[in-house]
Amino acid sequence: MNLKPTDSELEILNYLWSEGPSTVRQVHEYLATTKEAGYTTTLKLMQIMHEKGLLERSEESRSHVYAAKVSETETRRGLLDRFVETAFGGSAARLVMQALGNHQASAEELDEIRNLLNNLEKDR
Amino acid sequence: MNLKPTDSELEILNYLWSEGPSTVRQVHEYLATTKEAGYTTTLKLMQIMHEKGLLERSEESRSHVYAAKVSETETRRGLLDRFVETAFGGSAARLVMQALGNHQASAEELDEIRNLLNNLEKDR
DNA sequence: TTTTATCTACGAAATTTTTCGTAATTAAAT
DNA sequence: ATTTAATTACGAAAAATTTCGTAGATAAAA
Repeated sequence: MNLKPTDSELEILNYLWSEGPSTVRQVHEYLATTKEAGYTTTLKLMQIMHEKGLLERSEESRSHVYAAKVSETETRRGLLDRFVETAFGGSAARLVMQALGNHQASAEELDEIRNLLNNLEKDR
Repeated sequence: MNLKPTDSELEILNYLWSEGPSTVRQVHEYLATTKEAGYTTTLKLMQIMHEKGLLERSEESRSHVYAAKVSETETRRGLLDRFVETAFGGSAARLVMQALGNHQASAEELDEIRNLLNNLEKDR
């Protein structure tokens, strides 16, 4: 499937991935903490996402309940591939290094990454 | 400076970063290998980027020569920050791991990354 | 010199994404 | 029972991005 959600769509997906199936109201409340936008804007976005197959919904109750229909990791992989390509000229290593340089990561996370590195070298 | 080049703009920046100051013609020839678009489209894009301050240009010769005015690393940092935020919910570690999992990296690159990890833990 | 090709500037069309207003419906509150 | 509030559907406006056509200028070729 050709997945490339827009930025707005991604905000919604992030919420649904972490909070599970939710109503437009819930999503909107959350988005409202960050940005200014009317309720119908969020509604419309989610309806479009539903048409596109990004979300599924239950119409049991009057307030429809939406859930992400695309997987978190699949979607992120697609986004990452594109991003590595367009923003880092295809070099994942460059991206990784800049990411580690810019951002804070906990000791545990660093350990995890180190393990991953070891496995990658082993499988070579 | 508030840098968030669009995807098309990024393609052009990538070229200029790697090839140095170039004419619209050169950039266009390159882009044409990838996608369909008329010459004036590329021209217009670069003119807009010039207005925005993303590019500078010399008008010495009839064919203007454009160069990136924003730095590669600065721009990439900005893009990466935003990307970590929107696509990976703020977790750089998650991004790093997925990037390493998805993409091929050479042994040398893996070593570089390992060194970086060591330094990060030392400075903690 | 005349013609042909190339380039810039510019406006505007086309496309994509985001935003909102309105009407109709349903549920809840009074 | 009536009113008030919340919800969906829908169209369309607004904004941002991308694309292109045309006119005018300059250089190169014939």
